[in-house]
Amino acid sequence: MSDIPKRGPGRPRTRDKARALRVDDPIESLPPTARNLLDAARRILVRDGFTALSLSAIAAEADESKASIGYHFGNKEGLVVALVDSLVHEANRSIISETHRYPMGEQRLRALMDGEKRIVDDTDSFVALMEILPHAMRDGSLRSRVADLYADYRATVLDVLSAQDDPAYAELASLATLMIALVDGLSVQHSLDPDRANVAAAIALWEKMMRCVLRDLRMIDVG
Amino acid sequence: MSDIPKRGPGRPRTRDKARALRVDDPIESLPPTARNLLDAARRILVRDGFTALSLSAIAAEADESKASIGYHFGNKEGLVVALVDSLVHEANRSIISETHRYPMGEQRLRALMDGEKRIVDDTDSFVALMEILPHAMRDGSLRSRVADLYADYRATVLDVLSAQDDPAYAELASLATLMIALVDGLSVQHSLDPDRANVAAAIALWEKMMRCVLRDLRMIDVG
DNA sequence: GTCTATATTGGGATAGAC
DNA sequence: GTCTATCCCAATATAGAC
Repeated sequence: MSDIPKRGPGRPRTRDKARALRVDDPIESLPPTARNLLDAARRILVRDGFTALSLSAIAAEADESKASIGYHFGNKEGLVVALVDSLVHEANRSIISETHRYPMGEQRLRALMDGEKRIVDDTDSFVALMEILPHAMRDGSLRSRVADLYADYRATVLDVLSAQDDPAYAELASLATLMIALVDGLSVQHSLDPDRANVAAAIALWEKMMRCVLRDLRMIDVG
Repeated sequence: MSDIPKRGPGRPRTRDKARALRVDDPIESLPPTARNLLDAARRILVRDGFTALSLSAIAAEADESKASIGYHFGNKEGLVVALVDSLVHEANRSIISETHRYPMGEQRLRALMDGEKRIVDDTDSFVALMEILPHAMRDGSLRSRVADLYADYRATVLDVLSAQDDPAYAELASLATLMIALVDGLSVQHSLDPDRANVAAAIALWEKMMRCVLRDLRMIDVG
């Protein structure tokens, strides 16, 4: 629990001004050994869970020495923070790549629904998030990083659904919140019990409901 | 990881026929010491998370001895399974108590929405579930218990929404899946970031969407 | 920067007295 | 049934050689 590593670069720097720009890739700028360690940690997290994320396991998976973790990240907490940063960055990049412009209407809605389905199917990222979440809830710095991730999610979806001066802006913001919640919640049921939880049918119904409410808001033409 | 405790009552029995009846309270029938231990474990899980759920911590919190855990539950895994059972039972009881009969229509929808909001606000149960979920995903016996819990959730909500011979039965089942997913997903955003995630507005929009689709299915009269 | 070796802590399990 | 005392092991952290 000591906050100050005794030597080495220790905690990753550049949180202060970097966040506003949101251009830096936190892993890109790391020395190769540190990247190896982070990649190994990510694999272990997805494959075996947070409990299995021990320094020895990471070192073995990365084929590096245990001590190198202390050198590069200060301590285990530092490594976990760096890991969360890399997961957050990855998640943002994947969602932003789907923000391609369509005119508002049928095409854009299709792209959004397809993206949603794809995210529910991407088990790895979801598993990583599920493993991290309980710890993030209890750790200030992790928590704010993950909270920022969700805020960005919402902003991106809202951006897909509307313009800033949209008269129904507030309601579309709520719709974005609902969509993100649905992706998470359906992923839970899907991971637990793919047979009994019919997520495909649920998503189809959700699409119908979105059309229903968007028609009310007269945002799109639907058949 | 040894499956067979060397002495004592060991693993809780009566899964086979008990499940079909679903009347037994798994904690009610336990000796007082075991109940103390389970209650203590539940408090620690909610307060400090799964990582903090050590035998020493549980013994201290319950004011019992470490060895008593081995006696009553075989080993730590046995205790965790019993803990999950008790959480599942508690969750079922709380949702079943809300299944009071209203005629299909406005009243019943109101009761359902109120229940949903109340569950999102019940942070403790959700936190406990979040802590357990990642482990449940990786452990066969925990997984099936939690999966059963979700299946029961869906059945209960579906029961509130319809009768067995409802012509729109399949779609109402999907609606139940969506509702459960929403409760989980909104809880995540709410726990992470109550300020930026406006769950109240999101739930209000969800209600509007439900009315929209139920009107299409001509299930209820809405103003 | 990277390693080996080690100090220290804490967890889970259990023997054996009562 | 319950306790104390102990064993074994895994994990983190770090000193110090290279």
